[in-house]
Amino acid sequence: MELLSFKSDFSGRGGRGASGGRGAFRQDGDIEGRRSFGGGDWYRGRDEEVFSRGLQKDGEEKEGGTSAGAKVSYIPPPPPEEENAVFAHYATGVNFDKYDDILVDVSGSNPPKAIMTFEEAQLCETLNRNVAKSGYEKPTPVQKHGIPIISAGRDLMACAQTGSGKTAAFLLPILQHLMSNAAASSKFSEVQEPEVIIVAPTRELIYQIYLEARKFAYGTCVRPVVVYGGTNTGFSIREVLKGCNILCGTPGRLLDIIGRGKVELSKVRYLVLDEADRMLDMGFEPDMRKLVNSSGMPSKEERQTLMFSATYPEDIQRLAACFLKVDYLFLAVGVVGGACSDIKQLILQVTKYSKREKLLELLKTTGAERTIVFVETKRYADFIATFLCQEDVPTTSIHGDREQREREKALSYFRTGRCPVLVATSVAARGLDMEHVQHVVNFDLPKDIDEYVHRIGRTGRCGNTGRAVSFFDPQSDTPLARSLVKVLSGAQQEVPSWLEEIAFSAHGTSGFNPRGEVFASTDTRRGASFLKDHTPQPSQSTAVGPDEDWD
DNA sequence: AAAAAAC
Repeated sequence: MELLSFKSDFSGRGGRGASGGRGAFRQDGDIEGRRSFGGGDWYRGRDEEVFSRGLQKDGEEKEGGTSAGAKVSYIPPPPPEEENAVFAHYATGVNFDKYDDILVDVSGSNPPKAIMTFEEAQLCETLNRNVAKSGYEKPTPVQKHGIPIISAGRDLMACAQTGSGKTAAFLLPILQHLMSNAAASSKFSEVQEPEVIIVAPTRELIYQIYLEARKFAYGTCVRPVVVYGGTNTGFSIREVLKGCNILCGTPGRLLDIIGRGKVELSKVRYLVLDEADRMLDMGFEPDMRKLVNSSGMPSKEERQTLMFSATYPEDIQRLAACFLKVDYLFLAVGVVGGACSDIKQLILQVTKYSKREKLLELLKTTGAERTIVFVETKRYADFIATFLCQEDVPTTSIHGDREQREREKALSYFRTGRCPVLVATSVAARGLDMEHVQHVVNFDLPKDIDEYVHRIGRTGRCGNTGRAVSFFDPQSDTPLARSLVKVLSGAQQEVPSWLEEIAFSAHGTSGFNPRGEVFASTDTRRGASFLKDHTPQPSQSTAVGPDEDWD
C-alpha cells in the first residue's frame, strides 16, 4: 500500500474538543502523486492560498507530492483581487425557470410588491455591473420578494429551498443601502464600526458568504471582512482594523473580537442570521443572545434583523420572533422545510453491516462525479475516508476535529475535483455551494429531518439536478421514517412501500423525534398559540401564485 | 450520544 500516503500527524489541532489519539485513521488522503484528478498543480497556486490566508504566515510546508515535487514554503500575499476570480460562477441548470412555478407566500402586514427583474431593484450602477458579471440574469423567487422587503426596511424571516439564492437576496439590498447613504467607506481605525453583521454556523459557510459579499461589493468603498476560529486571532483583528463595513463571522470569534473592543456596534443597521434556525437552536442561541445584548448593539427596534434558512421548526420560529420587530414579514418559498424537487431522492434499506459494501458499489457506478458522503460521527468520517482511499477511491474528508487548514484543503480538493469524494459530518450539511456535486449519500441518516433536507441540498442547486441516496437502517432510523416519507412525497419523490410500512407502524411509538415529525408549513403567527403569546394584531397573509400576479 | 463554535 505504498501507493497511499497516510499522514499520521495530528499536531497542533486547532479545534476545540479534539478527540485526539486516532492518528492511525487520519487518512489525509488526498492521495498523492500518482493520479491527476482534474488538474495538475494550478489550484495549489490560487484558491487554496486565498482561502487559507491568515492560517499560516510562513514556514509551513504545503502538502508534498506535486508532480513537480515543488515545495511551497512561503505563501505570498494574494494579488489584488482579480476580477475573474472574484466573479467566478457556475451555470444555472435546466430547471432554473421552474423556480417561477413555486408557490410563494408572504405573511405579515403590508408587504411591499415583489420585483420581477434586477432592474426593478434599483441598484446603483456598480452593483448592477457586479450582478451582471456574476452571471445573474433573473432574480429567483426569494430574491424577487426578499429584496424589496429588505429595501423597505422591514425585518424578515425568509424560508426558501436550498440552493435558491438566499445570500444575494440579502446582500444586494444591504449593499444598495450602504451605497446610497454614502455612509460606508472603509478606512483604517483602531476601532471599527461596521454597519452590517452577518453570522453563520460554520467557518466554511461564513467564508463563502464573505466571498459573495466581496463579489457584490467589488469596486465600491464597502469593505467586507470575515473572521472565524481556527485561524490566527491577530490576523482576524488586523483584517478588521483595515476597515470593516460588513463583518461576517462565526459566533465565537466574532464575540471574541467584539469583547476585545476592536468592534463597536452602535452603527449596526443590519443583523443577518444565515441558517437562522441553526443559529437559534440550543448550541448557538446563547451566543446569539450575547451578540444582541453586547454593549452598543442597537435594539431590535433600531436595527433591521434578517433571517434566512431552508427550514424553520415551529419552536425556533417562536424563538426567532424575539429577535425581530413585531411586524416582521415571513416569506416562504415552496414548502417550509421542504426539499428541492430537482433532487432525486432514493432510500435504500440496509443493515449496519452492509453499508460499506453498498457505498463502494454506489461509488463505482458514479465514477468521477462528485459525491458527498455524510456520516454521523467525526470518528467514522475518518474511518470511511480511509477505507475509500484503500479501495482506490480518491477521497478527502471534513469534520470539526480536523485542523482548519485541513478542512479548507479538503474542500478545495473536492471543489477542484482532485478528490471527487468528500466524506463529511454535518459540518458540511448547510449552505455550502459547490459546483458539480451530482450525488449526496447519507451513509448514516441524521436524527433530524431538517438536517436531511439541508444535507441533500448540497446537490441540485440553482436549477441543476442532483441525486441523493440514503441508507436506511430500520434498527436505528425508524424514528425518522414518518418525516422522511413526508419530505419525499412533498418533493414528488417515490416512496418505497417498505418505508411507508415502517412509517406507519412507527406511528405512536415512543422515542419519536418531535422535530422530525412537525413541519411549519406556514408562519407560526397563524397558529393560535402564537397569537395568544406575541401578536397583538392579526397578521395579514398574501398567498402568491406562480410568478407575476403579485399586486 | 453527536455535531458545531474562541483562546
